[in-house]
Amino acid sequence: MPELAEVEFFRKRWDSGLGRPILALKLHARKRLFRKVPVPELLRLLPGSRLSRSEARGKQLLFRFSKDLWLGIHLGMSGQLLAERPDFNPGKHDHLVLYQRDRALVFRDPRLFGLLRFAQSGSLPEWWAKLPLSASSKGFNRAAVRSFLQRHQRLPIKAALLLQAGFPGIGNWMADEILWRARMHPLMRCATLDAIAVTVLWKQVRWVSRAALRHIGHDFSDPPPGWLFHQRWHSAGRCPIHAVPLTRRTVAGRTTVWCPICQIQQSRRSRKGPVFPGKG
DNA sequence: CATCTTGTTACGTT
DNA sequence: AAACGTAACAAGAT
Repeated sequence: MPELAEVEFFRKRWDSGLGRPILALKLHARKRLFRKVPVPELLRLLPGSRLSRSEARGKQLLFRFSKDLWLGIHLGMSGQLLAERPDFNPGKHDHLVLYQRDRALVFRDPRLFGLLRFAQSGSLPEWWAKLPLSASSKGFNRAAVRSFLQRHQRLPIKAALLLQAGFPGIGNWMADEILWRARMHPLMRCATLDAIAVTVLWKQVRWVSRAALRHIGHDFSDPPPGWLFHQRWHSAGRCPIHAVPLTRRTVAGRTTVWCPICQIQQSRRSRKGPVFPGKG
């Protein structure tokens, strides 16, 4: 489930426990989620520490605790964070539970594609410090997009949008939403984007990211009507502008949906017409 | 029962 | 060396 906006929503759920100590914890240590975690240290150090801060970069989460402790969480395909009652009894898919006096902070992941990390360090852990800033952030600038696309000239633009090193936080549905608004065919090679197209793409990445944060990231509500989002899940989906059936095909190994009228394949196309502004 | 999936990574090839 | 395509990971939904 989680892309940047869902990740942000889950981060805020755990923020209900900020400033409060961890009294106890329960975990399923043998699951592959813990393959990068020094489990004995986690069990020894975390109880008694206080949750002090949290941060997201793309789809990655970092929770800081007192005693220089850091917990990193990647939610994978099916992970989520919950705040439950303090007497919460973990189920089969609840792999990590942090108990506080007034709540239990739960990490749940049925499909086990997530990943946990843990470190004790006076500065940011090295596995966090090297992560790029979110596509919604100010640090995500046009020059970075341009050079990233230049390094992936032969890749279809849809595949490039899914690479977290270049577009941190963008996932499958957001990539389709961005390409639809930028009026770009998902199979366009990165090399064929000219300077104007790079700017258009960059702006739509930022706009879709930030708009998704305002809706999904705020209260998990769907984006407003008019988004491709509402059409892409069902086979009868239609372009919100042209009402024509959407094209549906696997690109870069993922289901990809686009409008055969908005998103034309040739690189030489008129840019006179207004690019869909994305307001609303 | 077969096929699908809002994600990443290991691995082999170009 | 870097970029690229594909299989693999696991389990639930359709």
